[in-house]
Amino acid sequence: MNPESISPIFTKLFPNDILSSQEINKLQLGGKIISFNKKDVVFRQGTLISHVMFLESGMVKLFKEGKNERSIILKISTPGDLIGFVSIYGDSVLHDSATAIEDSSVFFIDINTFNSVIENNGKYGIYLLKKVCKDNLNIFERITSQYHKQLPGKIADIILYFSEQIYQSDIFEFPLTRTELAALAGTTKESFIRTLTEFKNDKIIEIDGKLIKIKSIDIIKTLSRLG
Amino acid sequence: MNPESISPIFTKLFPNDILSSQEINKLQLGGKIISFNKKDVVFRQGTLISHVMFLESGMVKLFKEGKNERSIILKISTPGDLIGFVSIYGDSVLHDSATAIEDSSVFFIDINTFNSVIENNGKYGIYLLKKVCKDNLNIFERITSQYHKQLPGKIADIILYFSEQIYQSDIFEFPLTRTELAALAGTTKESFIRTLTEFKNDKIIEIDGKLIKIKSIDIIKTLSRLG
DNA sequence: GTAATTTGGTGATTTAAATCACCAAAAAAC
DNA sequence: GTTTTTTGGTGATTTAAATCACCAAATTAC
Repeated sequence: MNPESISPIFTKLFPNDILSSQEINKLQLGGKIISFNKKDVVFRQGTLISHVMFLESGMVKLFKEGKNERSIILKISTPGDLIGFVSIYGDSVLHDSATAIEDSSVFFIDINTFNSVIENNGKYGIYLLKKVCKDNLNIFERITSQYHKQLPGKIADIILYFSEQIYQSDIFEFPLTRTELAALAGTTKESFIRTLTEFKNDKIIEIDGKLIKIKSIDIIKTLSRLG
Repeated sequence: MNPESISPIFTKLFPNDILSSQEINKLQLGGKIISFNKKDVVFRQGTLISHVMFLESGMVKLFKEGKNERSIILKISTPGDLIGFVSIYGDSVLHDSATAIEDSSVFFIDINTFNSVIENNGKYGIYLLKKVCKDNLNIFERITSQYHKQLPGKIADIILYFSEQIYQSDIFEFPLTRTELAALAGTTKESFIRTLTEFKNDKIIEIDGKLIKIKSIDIIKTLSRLG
C-alpha cells in the first residue's frame, strides 16, 4: 500500500492512540486495497475467508441469502466498517454476502498479520472487541425491533435508518432498488411500494424515484415506535 | 472465590493454554459467583453494566423486551456462555434481559480487571473475539433463518434447537412455557400450540406436557429446510 | 437504435397467522 | 385447603400482508 494513498478513514481501523507507528506500518504494508465497481460482488456467503476486510470508501450491502427464500439485508456498510469480521473470527466461513452498491474500495489484510499485532498489543484487541460489539448491537437492534412490527412500522424504520444512520439528512436518495429495500425491511417489493405510497398520500414524505424528502419526521418516529 | 469451588467449566472462560496461572488467579479472585433461583432476573435491559458475566451452571434465557410488543427470546444460555458481553463492550448498557430458567450461578467480574488481563495478553483478546463472534453467528443464524419461515418451519427450528443445541437428544423437556417458546419461535402462544399439535397428529413428535419425543427427525429437518 | 431485461407500480385474490373469546387443568399464593 | 393466577388448549373470526397477474417506464445489452 502506497503511503500517499492512505485515507484518514484508516484511523478507524488503525487508531494511532492505540497502535504504534511501527504497528500501523506493519498492518498497512501487510494489506492491500481492492477496488469494486457498483454491483460487483465483494464476497459470497459460504466462502472460506482468511482476510480481515475494511471498507475504505463507497457503500456495500451485507445480506444473507437462502436458496429459494427471500434474502435479508443485514446492513448497509459505510466507510470505516469492518465487513465479514464476525465470520472470520467465528468460523472462517462467510455467513453473509456483500455487494458494492457504489464504487467501493476494500482493504484486505491477512488474519495472521492482524492477529500478530493483537497478540503484542492487547489494547488493540479490546478496541476491536468494542468495535465488533457496537456493530453487532446495531444490527441486532435493527432486526429484532423490526421483527414483529407491521408494515408502516417497518417502512418508517427504513426511512429513519437512511436518514439518521446513513445520510444524516432528511433528504436523501435510496441507494437500493425497491426489491432490495423490501429485503432490508423484511417484506416484499409490492408491500414496500404500497406503504411508501401511503406515506406519500398522507404527506409524511415526498417521493421522486429514489429521492426521499421527509415532511414529518414526528409521524415517522411515531409509526416506528408504535410498530 | 474459593479455589475448591472452581468448576471445570471455567476453562471456557480461563483457557489454561492461553492464560498463565497468575492471570487465571487474578481473574478468579477478582470476580465472584452469584446464585440465582429459577425465575430470578439476572439482569434487565436498559441497565448500566460494569461486569463481565459468565454462566457457570444452570440455564438462562436472554430476551429483548419491548414496551407493549411481544418479547423475542434471543437464545437459551448454557454453562460456559458469556452473557451480556456484547452489551458491555458495545456501550455499557444492556440491550437484553436475562432470567434464570433453572437455578443458576453466574460469575461476575469487573470489566477493568478483565481488560487489564487482555491488555497484557493479546492472545486472550483473540480468544474472546473468537468466542463472541461464534456466539453471535449462532444467534444471527437462528433469527435470520427463522425470519421468513412460516409456522411449521419455525416450530421445526425450535424442536431442532433444543434437540441439537441444548440437549443433544431426541427426547427432552422444554425448559420454557408455551408462551416463551412462542417468543423464541417468533410467533404467538396459540399458533405455537396449534402447530405443535399438528406435528403430534402427523406422528412427527410425541408430546406429554413439556416432554417432547421426536419420532421423525427427517420430517422435522425437511420442514425446517423448506420453511 | 432496437431488443431484452430489470424496475417501479397498481389492482384483485388468497392465505397464513394473529386476535378474540373462551375453558379446564395446573401451579402458586394466601 | 381454598382462592387466585398462570398455563395449556381449542374454535371462530379478522386482518395484514403475501401472492398473482399484469403493465409502463427505465435501464441495460447487443
